[in-house]
Amino acid sequence: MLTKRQQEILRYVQTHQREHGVIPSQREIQAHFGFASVNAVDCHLAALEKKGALVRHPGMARGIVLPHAHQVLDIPIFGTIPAGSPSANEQMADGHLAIDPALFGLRPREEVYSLRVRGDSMEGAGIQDGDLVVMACRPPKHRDIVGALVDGEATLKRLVINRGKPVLMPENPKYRPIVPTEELLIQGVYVGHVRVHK
Amino acid sequence: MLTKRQQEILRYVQTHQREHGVIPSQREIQAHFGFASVNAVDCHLAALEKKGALVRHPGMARGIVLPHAHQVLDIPIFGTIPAGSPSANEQMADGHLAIDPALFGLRPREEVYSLRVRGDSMEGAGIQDGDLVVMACRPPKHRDIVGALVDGEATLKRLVINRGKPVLMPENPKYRPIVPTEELLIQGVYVGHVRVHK
DNA sequence: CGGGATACTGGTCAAATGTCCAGTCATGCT
DNA sequence: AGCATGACTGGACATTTGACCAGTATCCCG
Repeated sequence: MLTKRQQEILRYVQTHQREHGVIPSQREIQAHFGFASVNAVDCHLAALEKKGALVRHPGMARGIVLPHAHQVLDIPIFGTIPAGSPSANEQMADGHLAIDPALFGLRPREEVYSLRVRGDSMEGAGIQDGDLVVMACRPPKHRDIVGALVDGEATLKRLVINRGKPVLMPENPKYRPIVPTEELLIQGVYVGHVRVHK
Repeated sequence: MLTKRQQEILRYVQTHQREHGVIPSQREIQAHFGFASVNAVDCHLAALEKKGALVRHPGMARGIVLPHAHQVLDIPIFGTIPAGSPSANEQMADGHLAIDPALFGLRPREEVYSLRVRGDSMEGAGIQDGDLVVMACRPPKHRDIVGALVDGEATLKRLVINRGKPVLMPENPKYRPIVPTEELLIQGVYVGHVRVHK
């Protein structure tokens, strides 16, 4: 799709933003590639925009927006499954985790938080004790791994709908499925996790 | 430290970058707060810079850099175990992963890269097919999980020193330990990993 | 051969933008 | 009262910067 030269230009813009925190101006790009004219840059950017590799804001200085920009989201880490909305008690956060929302396939303004896993009930899904699971606040689907408040207790399990009734399945033969008797509150859907060795 | 007004300005700049992908110009900030003069913005930005809340590039349009963005490390993601030093062939990177170096317990200038895992040979360690493992370039210790080049083949295994001889142990009963016959090149030590669901 | 795309040189121009000077007003401190 | 600081108004100015016009050369496609 993109020509070799166009890839070079795009790559430079990405690298420049990553390393300097600022989008390069056309003249900075020009200087980097040794062009004798700014127009060379302008044409390349126009081509890149036409191909959807970036978006330009007309008339705006450094007005290039990279669609897959690595913007970093600081999400709160809770020690345990939270009892309410994560935004409501953000001051209870143990720390913050810097993640790339694009990497985790998050929608623009989706609310996200993180939990430190305790126990080995989801070991079969590759989630171990001490892992930081990333949870999104979105409606759960069948077979999603969810953070749930069931009969007053917080837990991380796979949600299965069995004959119209929800069941929480662990992924470890040592544990048994949980069938909610009173209440079942889904507080987040698992979208990924991070493990730090030791 | 920051006054209420300064916090408002800073928050607007942060929000604007997150939602539009571009740093606002002084006149855009002015318009948002309804200031009659750009100088109001300029003074606030100067104060914020003096207090270390942001960095400005003099003379540069939209030249505000939020220091927060620099706390995260953008590390290259390779599709397979690399054949050399990660910095030597960074142009081969498939993408970048934003991580917090402090979270992974990395030393200040430690070289780090990331690999996408293929296969299930480390499933017992909770590392699955498709996971992004974070590797640091440091000397391996006994029982570290390492990325290694053994007899011409690249692999991720646990390094065990058995009677002075290195053995690469998988963490899956389906596989057998690898005893290097010719060469063993350790190319990185596992420091953690990230999984993105689906 | 002609047309379109790519990849430029060389230059102009107006708009976008950061910087700075001179004040005003209120608040809190000494 | 005197002074520093924060939070502005109002305006001027040089630079930075994007947009654009006119060409040139190459290559591929039909």
